[in-house]
Amino acid sequence: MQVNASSPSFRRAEPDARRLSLIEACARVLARAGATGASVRAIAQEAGVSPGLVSHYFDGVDGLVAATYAHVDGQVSDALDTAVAAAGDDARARLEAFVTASFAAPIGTPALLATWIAFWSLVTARGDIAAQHDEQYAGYRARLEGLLADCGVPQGALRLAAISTTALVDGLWLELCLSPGCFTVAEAGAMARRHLDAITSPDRGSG
Amino acid sequence: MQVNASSPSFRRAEPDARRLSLIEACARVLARAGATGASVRAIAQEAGVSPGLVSHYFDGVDGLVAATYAHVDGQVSDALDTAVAAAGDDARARLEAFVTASFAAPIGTPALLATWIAFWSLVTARGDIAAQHDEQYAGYRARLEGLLADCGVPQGALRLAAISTTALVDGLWLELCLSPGCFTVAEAGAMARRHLDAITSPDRGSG
DNA sequence: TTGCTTGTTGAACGATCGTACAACAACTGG
DNA sequence: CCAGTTGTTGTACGATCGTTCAACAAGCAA
Repeated sequence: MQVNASSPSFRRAEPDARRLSLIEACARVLARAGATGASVRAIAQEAGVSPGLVSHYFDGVDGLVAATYAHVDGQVSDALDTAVAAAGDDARARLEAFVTASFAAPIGTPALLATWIAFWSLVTARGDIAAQHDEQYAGYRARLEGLLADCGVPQGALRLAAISTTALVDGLWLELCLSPGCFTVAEAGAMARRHLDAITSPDRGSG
Repeated sequence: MQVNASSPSFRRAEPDARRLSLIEACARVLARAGATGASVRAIAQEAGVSPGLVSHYFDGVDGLVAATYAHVDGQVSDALDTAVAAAGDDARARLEAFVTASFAAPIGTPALLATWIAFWSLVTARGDIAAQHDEQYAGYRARLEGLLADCGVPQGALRLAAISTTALVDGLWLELCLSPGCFTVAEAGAMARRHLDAITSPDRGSG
């Protein structure tokens, strides 16, 4: 019964668990306070640990931010995969699921957008973050190209079709989160589907 | 001839001129170093003045950033106005000019995007910046609605047509600046025009 | 219980942040 | 040429930044 006499002031965690805890705390701080407010002390306090742990587990605060970028991107990818898998086997349904998943939680939330904007704000200043963006963006487009091909978009039009769809979805996602009252999630989905109609219509395959 | 004996260590400027100089320096620093690197000292050095001037002319560094936001938005508006005016009287030409102007200088440049991203990163944390964004975004959409109406888009479809066009243009602009090698300005224009075709075609006016 | 391993703490460091303000000097009117 | 005005400087201040590291203690093995 001496366990309760003096409760432990902190608990040990496995390195991977603690790393994940710090990454999630970093994402929350980025969402709440932006890149400017993502200090080591703020992140550590959010995670309920001491500031020293950040440098202990990551290569400084920059390394933690980069790791958070990769982790959040992985969450987005997983959410997209789940949405596509839940859409069944119909090619058009899978395409629509992939596109409209960006407007629903956990992707289409102000918190995730704020996190993402914080990453974008680092692209200019940091080459490694820029490379990370290029890689993730290319992967997103490649997956979209596959879904578009399954819907009959010809090979020659595939690249621009994926780029324009990505641009429209990103733009809708952006404004939906920045100005939530301007239009609804349903309207965003309708606009995206209308664009897919135009893209996949066989009579207008080019451009 | 004593003027050259001791050259003045600094020059006085009219308040408005100095204010503009600081705003432009702030925009350059935001573009180069992001929101994280936009410190008073960095901005003052960029403007070639002493750090104390920032607090002297603006309500702290936050006030300078807000003023820079308004100024850069004004530049974008002017560039759009110029493009539309240069397009002549044809409604479709004016609409295309408005839309594709976002892909050319001075709008479609990594520097301006970096500045804009720095503003977005402040939307979350600061209510006045968020209000500024809403106002500017609404103004942009209102102007686009007018151009779309001139092209025969029916009243009922006007709102979503403007929103989707804005989203597509913003998304193209975003990725064009973040990953310049991915697609060209000409391709961005082609995709935008294709979207305008779909939006303005009378047989598919709704959605 | 005892000793060891090691995850964790928290103070300390120098650097940099935003801001304030007294001193200075560039320009103007006389 | 000489005040007077005031735009500008640059230092000083306290707060906060990222990072380091010796000391501490939680958990485990014996």
